[in-house]
Amino acid sequence: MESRVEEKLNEFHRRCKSNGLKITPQRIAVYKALIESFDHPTAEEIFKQVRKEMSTISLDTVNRTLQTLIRIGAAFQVEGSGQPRRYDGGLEEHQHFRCIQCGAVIDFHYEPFDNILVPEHLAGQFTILRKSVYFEGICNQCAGHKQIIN
Amino acid sequence: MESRVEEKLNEFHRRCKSNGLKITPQRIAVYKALIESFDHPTAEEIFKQVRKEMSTISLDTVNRTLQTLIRIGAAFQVEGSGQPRRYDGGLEEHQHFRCIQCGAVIDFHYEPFDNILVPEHLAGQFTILRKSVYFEGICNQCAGHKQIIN
DNA sequence: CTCTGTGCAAACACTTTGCAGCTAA
DNA sequence: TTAGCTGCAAAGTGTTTGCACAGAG
Repeated sequence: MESRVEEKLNEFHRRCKSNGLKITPQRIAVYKALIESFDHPTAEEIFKQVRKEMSTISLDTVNRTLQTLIRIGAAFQVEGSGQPRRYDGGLEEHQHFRCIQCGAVIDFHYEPFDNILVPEHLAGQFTILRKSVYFEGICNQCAGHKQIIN
Repeated sequence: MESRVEEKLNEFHRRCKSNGLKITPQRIAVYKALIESFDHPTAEEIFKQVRKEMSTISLDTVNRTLQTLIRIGAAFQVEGSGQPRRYDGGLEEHQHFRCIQCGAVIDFHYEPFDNILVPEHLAGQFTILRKSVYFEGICNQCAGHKQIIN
């Protein structure tokens, strides 16, 4: 339980080294705050958390560190958050693919995704208004000639 | 093909009336631009589009109109867009539920969702880096206060 | 010692708000 | 006529950038 975090921190240490990044107290603190938070914090929330222990840290550093963590694969960004709002005329049943490079959201439709079942244990906890399958990746325009099939 | 838009506009007309909203040229123009756009435009993109025909419209009106459309159910907001960025330490395989009222993102895990298949026709079009099931709704904390009626 | 990382402040992007005049009903 | 809508401008929130100093390696 406690060792889980230890383990993660060690892995993080290795990951920084292999990416040529320095291990700074700020980076460790931000990473620790992130993996210890039970929900999905904003930069502001992490900033407040870290500042309890390290009163001199700045919000910019938190923002920059989070970007760095994403770049080395130590953190992820929750789907679509932090992008300008995008709208949907609701013409047809469909799902969304978002290009993480240009930000475009492109529809696709795959019938089996139209009726996703809500797991029973969630039905009691939340009022679910919308269920969707959401893919992220690189669109062909951005990919240029490179084509990677996953 | 052309009548599809006509039909939608009529329905929109009805929907405005039944919600006690006035039918203004701006509203029609914004709605039309939205349903005619093939991807998922931002307010700015709709603004540019509408301005070609109606040079006096303001970006605020577009923003406000889009909110109105959402309120009466004539448009939707693409999952999670327009929220401050949220981060994820990537500890375990999981899916996300987002409360549209307080913005919290809460994890849940339902094994059948762990390995969603990418439909074949997409594999050629995009490089898919992330596949997820995403639910939106009202969390229990927020449910106490208000209830959204559609 | 060197060069990356940090803190600060200013700039930037997107959205929201207050207000006065305009217009659909 | 009049409540609701629009355009404008200013303010608010979240993120990014430029720079000089500090600290990890």
